[in-house]
Amino acid sequence: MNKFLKEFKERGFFYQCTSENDLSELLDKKKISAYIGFDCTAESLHVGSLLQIMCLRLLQKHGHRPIVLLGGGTTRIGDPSGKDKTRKLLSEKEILKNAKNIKNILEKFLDKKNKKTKPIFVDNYKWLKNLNYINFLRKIGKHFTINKMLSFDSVKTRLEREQSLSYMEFNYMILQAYDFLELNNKEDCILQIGGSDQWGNIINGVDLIKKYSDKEAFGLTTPLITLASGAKMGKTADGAVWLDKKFLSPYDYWQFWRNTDDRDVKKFLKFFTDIEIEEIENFSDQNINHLKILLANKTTEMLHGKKESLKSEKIAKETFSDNSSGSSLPSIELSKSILNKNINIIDLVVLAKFEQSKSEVRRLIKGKAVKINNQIIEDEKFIISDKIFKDNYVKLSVGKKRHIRIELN
RNA sequence: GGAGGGGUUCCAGAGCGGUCAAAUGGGGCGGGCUGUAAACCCGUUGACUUCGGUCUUCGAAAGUUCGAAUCUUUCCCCCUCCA
Repeated sequence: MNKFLKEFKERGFFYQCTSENDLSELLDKKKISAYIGFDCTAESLHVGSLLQIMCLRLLQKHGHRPIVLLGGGTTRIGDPSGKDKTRKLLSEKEILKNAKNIKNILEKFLDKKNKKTKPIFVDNYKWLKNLNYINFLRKIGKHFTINKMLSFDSVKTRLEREQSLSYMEFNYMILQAYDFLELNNKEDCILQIGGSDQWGNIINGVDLIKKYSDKEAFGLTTPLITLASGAKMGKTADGAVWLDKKFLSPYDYWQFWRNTDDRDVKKFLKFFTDIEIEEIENFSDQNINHLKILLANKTTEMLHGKKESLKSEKIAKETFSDNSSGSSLPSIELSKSILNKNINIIDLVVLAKFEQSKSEVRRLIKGKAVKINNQIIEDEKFIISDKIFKDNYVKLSVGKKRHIRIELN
């Protein structure tokens, strides 16, 4: 088997493929261009897209050229796959902004130095916006039969549940197929990769290329990642695990990986780091916490850089060792005059932005969760005075995981 | 077009005139155990509070009533079945 495909499988990326043997042979013979489309519905990508991103990296590793397709055009329509309702339409402005943000994130993951594998970024709005309806129907539309379109899951489930599917959304798969055709013509792209929910859309493209150009193209899909706990990957109570530091700080990103379920650690190392598979398989389970730190370091480094990754590791060390003074902890500054205002512990926790509600802080105090310089504060009327400050700073903790340095100036 | 069912606190879902800031489960948060994991146990989960209470909430608005999430009217939105 081809090396790229072999690693693709060994890392667990593989779900389905069209004409796998042919693809394998082709990949052995030449370096190819492959594309993955990213929808521009959200402001940023989240870890749910990370597996796809890793596919792009793997392509580069094996000397192939990745094409990133930003769905600026198709996002205007909305992919019905996996959704039971029509999404609300986004404005032009939002889509443009989203596409730009998404591009910025993807660029962090891809190598731009090697000329042969330098990624190209394209936005399908470029060609979709100028389509002429009549021409499009004659050239492209004739290759699609309604009979077949109705058989696709994305359409079928909507119809079965008697949920409306607009004509606009119904066209989505044709446009995505057309994207593939366009990239096949312009960039000699012969492979589309996507999540398993994209299978239908992908084979439509493969078929279209066959019918329209009489050329062979391929599709490859990745599985849906499920966590050992059964939950969906990347969802927390606060929302998605974003890849943009504006929405999720590097430290929180690091923590997300650090808190991986024991049972998922090796799987994630294979998915989300570049560490060689043999090495991962030889890791001892005895050091599960070291592996988690390794996972957190590698993933954070890949996205936010070495500096942020080291910093996050350091913050984590200080956060979880009680006696530390916490010189790398996040800090806020307070003006000295505040001491004259009889600020109490409740106000301080609110000032530190740990909580917004004073009632909540009261509850935390009752639950022995609030500490000043590692000392539990049980009196909610505890007044903040200069006595607690040593060298003008104090460490405030809420629970075991949230600590902050408060500095006077 | 006809006939029904429903919109409740983060989610699911009970309540159907006062004892309702609203059962129960999930999630979250805190505590315990521990390894920043899993599992488990306990507490907590509208806001403010001088800890006595006070204020705001049950799709929206108006009304009945001493008193409404619960009754009435109008409006908005969902769903199911039949055609």
